[in-house]
Amino acid sequence: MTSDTANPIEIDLFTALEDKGLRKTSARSAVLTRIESANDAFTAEQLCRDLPEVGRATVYRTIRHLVDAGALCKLPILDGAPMYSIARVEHHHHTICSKCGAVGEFRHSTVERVMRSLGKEIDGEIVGHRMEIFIICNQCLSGANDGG
Amino acid sequence: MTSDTANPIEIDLFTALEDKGLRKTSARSAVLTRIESANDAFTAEQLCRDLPEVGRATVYRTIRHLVDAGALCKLPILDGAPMYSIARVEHHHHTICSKCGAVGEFRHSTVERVMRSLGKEIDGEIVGHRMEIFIICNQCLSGANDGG
DNA sequence: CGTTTTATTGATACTTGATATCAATTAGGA
DNA sequence: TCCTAATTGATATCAAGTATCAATAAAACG
Ligand SMILES: [Zn+2]
Ligand SMILES: [Zn+2]
Ligand SMILES: [Zn+2]
Ligand SMILES: [Zn+2]
Repeated sequence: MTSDTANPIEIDLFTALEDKGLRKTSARSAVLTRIESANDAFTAEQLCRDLPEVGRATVYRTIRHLVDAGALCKLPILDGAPMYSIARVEHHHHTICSKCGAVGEFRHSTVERVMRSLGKEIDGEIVGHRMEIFIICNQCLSGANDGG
Repeated sequence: MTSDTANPIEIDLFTALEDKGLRKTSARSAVLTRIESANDAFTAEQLCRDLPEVGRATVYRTIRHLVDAGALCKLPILDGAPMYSIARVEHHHHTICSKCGAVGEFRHSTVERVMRSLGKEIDGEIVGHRMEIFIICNQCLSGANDGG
């Protein structure tokens, strides 16, 4: 979450669709603008609620395109709809606040090294991994988020 | 179903329900027997299909009880119903074959140590984590599993 | 610019996974 | 055995997400 290093490789959502050869339409623009304006994780239904002028099908389709293009991460939530967050760095993992649901990204070279070293211990060929860290975020720890 | 090595701390499914003060009924027994007989991960719908004599609601309720008791792991699958597997060891992670869906368990002290050490790098208080390793299992690598 | 072509949209219906309801049944103790 | 509370399961309902397809809008063409 520090940014002393150069800008993260934030993939522009519009560019992501363009690169897939998809047309720029007003419905899609509305969805992308909504996603970029609030830079927090969201569910598909949240977008639908926030964008009543855009059809449900289009919201779902646009999300699928973005996930497909690697511009959005889809992260599975036990007991509930998956959440989506803008993919700011190439490979990374997520922190999820168990209280407010806030999603963050992190990268850690040691984690990746350990994952790679696991090859010897595991039957079969490793092709990928996924990891989520559950936290109580600083906001929630400081009691800022009381009203539910 | 081999058990030449010592039994892991397998939590008996019946005991798990008993400890929750739940009655032993024929419907529940059918579900538990089905889960234990095939020691592979499964979905709720698979159980329903395999146990037409047990009501759908009961299947789902029984699974929920077992997850609640810690006897089953619920693991979220992107694009699909969650899978369940018997929890044989206290804290562990899963390997999932990307080809056939086979689920395995593993534990690795280094992984846990790294996860613990992550505290300094992450905003907020860590309360847990989840991790899945995606593999191509040996079965699938050896081409044994061709027919789909 | 107007025309043509093709992708996109979105209301609707549907699918799937899962839960709520509640009368009938059953387990287990007195 | 009888009593009572827990359990069951058919059914309805909910929720997330997809398929359909006529109407619409974007880009390409001239
Ligand atoms: Zn929080
Ligand atoms: Zn990683
Ligand atoms: Zn496999
Ligand atoms: Zn762990």
